[in-house]
Amino acid sequence: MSFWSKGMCSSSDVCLAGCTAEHLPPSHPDPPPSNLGGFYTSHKDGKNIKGLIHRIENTALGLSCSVPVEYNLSTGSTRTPLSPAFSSHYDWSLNSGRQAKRARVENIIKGITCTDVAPNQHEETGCVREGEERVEVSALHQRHSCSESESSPGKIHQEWKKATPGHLGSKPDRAKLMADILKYELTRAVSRSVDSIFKSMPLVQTPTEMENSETTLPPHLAECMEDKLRCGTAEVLLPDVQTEALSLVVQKPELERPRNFILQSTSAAPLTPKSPIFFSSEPEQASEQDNITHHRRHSFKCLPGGCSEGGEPRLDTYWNLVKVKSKVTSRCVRSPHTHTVPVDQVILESLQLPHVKLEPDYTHESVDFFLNGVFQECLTTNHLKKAKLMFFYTRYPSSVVLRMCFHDVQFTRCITSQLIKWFSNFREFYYIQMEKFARSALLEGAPDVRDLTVSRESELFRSLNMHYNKANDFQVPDRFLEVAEVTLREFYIAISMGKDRDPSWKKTIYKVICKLDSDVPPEFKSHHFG
DNA sequence: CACGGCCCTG
DNA sequence: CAGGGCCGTG
Repeated sequence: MSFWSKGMCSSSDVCLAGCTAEHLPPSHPDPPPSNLGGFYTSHKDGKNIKGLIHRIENTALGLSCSVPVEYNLSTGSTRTPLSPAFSSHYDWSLNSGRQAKRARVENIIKGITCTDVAPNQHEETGCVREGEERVEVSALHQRHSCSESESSPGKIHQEWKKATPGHLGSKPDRAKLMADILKYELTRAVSRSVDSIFKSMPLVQTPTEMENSETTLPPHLAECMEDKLRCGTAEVLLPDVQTEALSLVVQKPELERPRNFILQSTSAAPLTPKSPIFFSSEPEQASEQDNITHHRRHSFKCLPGGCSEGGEPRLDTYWNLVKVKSKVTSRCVRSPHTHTVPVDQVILESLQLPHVKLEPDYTHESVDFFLNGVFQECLTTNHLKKAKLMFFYTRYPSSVVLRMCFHDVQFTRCITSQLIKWFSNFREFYYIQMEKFARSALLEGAPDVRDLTVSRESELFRSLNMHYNKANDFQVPDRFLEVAEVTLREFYIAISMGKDRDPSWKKTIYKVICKLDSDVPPEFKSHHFG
C-alpha cells in the first residue's frame, strides 16, 4: 500500500461521484450508499458465496446500488433475486429475449476472460489469471481494511481475516478460500461485464428493437459514459478529505524559507487547470477525442434533444455528445464544496487498490470495446495522452500496471514495448530537465540544497507540465511535485559532489526515483484510510 | 534467448 | 517520439 491509497475510491464511488443524484430515476428505491466497498457473507461450505455486493446495477444511469446477488461458484452462474425493490425496477421476466442474448454474450466474455489460463487453474468455473492471483491476495488485505471501516463485516470477512498474514489459518484452508474467492471474483466480473452490456440497452426497448438499434446510445448512458471519461479517468469529485500525500522525503519544518532559489518563478501566474477535466477546452479536443468517441459518434444515434437537469431523462430523445460534454463539464466545475482530486481511477486502481482494480469498471472504454466486440489493436494519441498523465503518478510502471491501465488495448509484445518505450522517453525528458535545472542552480550558486524546491510556480514544473500536460487540464498531484523535488535535489547533490564524472552516475538517482514509486510515505504507514 | 532499461540519433 | 544499439538480468 502506498500513497495512492488515500482518496481512493472504488469504481462504484467514482460512478457515484460522477453521476449525482440528479440522475436518480424516480423509481430508485433509495439513494445508494456512499461507502461502497462491498461486504460479503459466505456459506459454510465455502462453495457458494451469497453476498450482498455492490454492483453497478444501471450503467446507463451511472448509478451504483447494492443488489443482492447469489453466486454459485460451482456453476459459475449468478442470479439476481427479485427483491421487490428491484423487480419493480427491472422486470426481468419480460426480457426472455434479453436473457437468451445475455447467455450468448456471457459465453463470449467467458471465452475472453479465460484466454490465458493455466490448465491447472481450471476448476469448476475456474479460470484465474496468474497475474491476478497475486493481486487478489493483496486485495484481501485491502478488503480487510475496508471492512474495518465499514459496518457490515460478514463471515467471509472473518475468513479473510484468517487468510491475511496476521491471521494465518491453515494452508489448505487458505488455499481453498483463495480459490473460492478467485472463482467468485471472476464470476462476478464476468457477470458484471455481461450486465454492463445489457444494462446499457434502453430498458423500454423490446428485444426486436434492441436488435435493430444496438448502436443507439440512450441519453443517460451517453452522459454517464462521458462522466466516466472525465471523472473516471481524469478527476473525481470527492468529499472534502485529505487525499494528497503529504511531504514525502523532505520535511519542511521551516515554514518560511525565503529563498526558493531560481526554481521559483515569482512573476509567473500559478498554473491552475482551466478545468478539472481532461480534454476540456482545447480546440484539438475534437481530434483528440476522436479516438475515443469515434465509434460512438459513428454508430450511436445521438440526436439533438436532452434531458432535464433534475429529472428523468426522456427516453425518446438522445443527447448530442457535445451537449453532454458541456453539461458534464459545467457540473463538475460548479461543485463548490468538493475539491477535485486527481484520480485516474485506472491508474490508481492498478497501482494501489488491487481489489478495486479487479472491479470491472464501466468507463467508456470498457463499454466501448465490449460494444465493439474487440480490443483496440493499436495505441492511439489518446493513449499517449493518458500515458503522459500516468507519468505524474508513476515513473516506472510495471507491465502489469500498464496492462491494467490500458485495459482497452489488446496487449501484444509490440504494444507493451511501445508503452514501455513511451515511459522510457518520458523519463528521459524528466531526467534531462532535472539535470538541467540542477546544474543551473549550481551555477547560480545555490548555497543549500534545501533551497531547491519544486512548486507549481517553478520553471521546472512548468517545463514538465508543458511536456506531459500540455493542455494544462489536469491537476497534477502534489506527490509529483515532491518526487520532482527529490529528483532535483539528488541531481544537485550528485553534481555538486562531482559524481557526474562517473559515466553511470545517474543510475543511482534512477534507483532512488524508482524506489519512490513504490515507497510508502510515512503518513500512510500508520493510518487507515477510507 | 527474451525482456526491460538506458543511451544516442534523427 | 521512434528506432537501433547496447547492456544487465533471469
